[in-house]
Amino acid sequence: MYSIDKLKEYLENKDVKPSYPRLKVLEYLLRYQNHPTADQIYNALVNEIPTLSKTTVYNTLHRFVESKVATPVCVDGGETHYDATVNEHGHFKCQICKKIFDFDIDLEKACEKGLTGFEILNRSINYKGFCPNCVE
Amino acid sequence: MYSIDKLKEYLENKDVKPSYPRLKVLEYLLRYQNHPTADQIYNALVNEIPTLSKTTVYNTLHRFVESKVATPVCVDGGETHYDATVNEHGHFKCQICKKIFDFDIDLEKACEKGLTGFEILNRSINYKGFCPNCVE
DNA sequence: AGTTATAATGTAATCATTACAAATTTGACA
DNA sequence: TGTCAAATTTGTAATGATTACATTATAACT
Repeated sequence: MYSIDKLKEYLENKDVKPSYPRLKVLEYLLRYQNHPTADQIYNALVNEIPTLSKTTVYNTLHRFVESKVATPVCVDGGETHYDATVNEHGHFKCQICKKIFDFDIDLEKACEKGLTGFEILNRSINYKGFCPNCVE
Repeated sequence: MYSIDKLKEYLENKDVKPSYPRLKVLEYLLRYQNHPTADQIYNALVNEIPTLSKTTVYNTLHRFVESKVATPVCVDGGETHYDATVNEHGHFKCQICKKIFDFDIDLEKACEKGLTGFEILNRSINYKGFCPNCVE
């Protein structure tokens, strides 16, 4: 699906050196699109990379965020989830199953007011409630 | 500005028993509209209520959220801020001064797609960047 | 006043994240 | 290929916000 070479190129274009852990974290994010936490990524990769350290996962994710390879998703307090999808979209977190769902939203039409003079770097739209599987 | 009686009535309408700490927390939230953290609220009130415990502040805030007296604001990970304003609005957090600013936004116009079958309980819109005072 | 439910308190535990110093790897260059 | 410097990774210990929980206090109701 995502060749190592493509991933390498992608990281290099974003000025991130494509080390093995970084490639693996990126591959994981892109393949599962699962909004994983640092802990989930660590657990998913540690079998394949036995020397992997959780600090490396955190370092990598911070690096990714800084270089806009990934976006942090903070719906509740608690753990931060990460997302490597590029297009802007909203996140819906189900209160029951805790899964995060993506949805499309067009903020251009939402006509925000009161931000003249502000420099916006990042927008996040987080909804909470019950997903179709969990509504009762 | 906010009489104790009004606050009492307000809490009772939301099915929250108006104990003294709860009234004081609500008063603080409404008066300063400062998006304080639990810790900030605790520090602001502990002089006036020397027996106040931080756990009580957390309990109170949880109770408020549950009863829709307050809304949690989680922009980054880290600490949760709280807001007792009723109308829906966005939050902008300045990366430099860390202040949170409110802004108006009309999500009805944003035509979200992909949420049919979902029951939405809560929406939050968080922007990050530089506020006018901190842009350089 | 006595009893029961609800709320407040304080301490100890938890959990995600960060700090930091040491070890390892990488890449450039001779 | 060997060497060196820079960048990355690692492991452990610390931090900081939040929660768990048992105890005490307060309020409500008979």
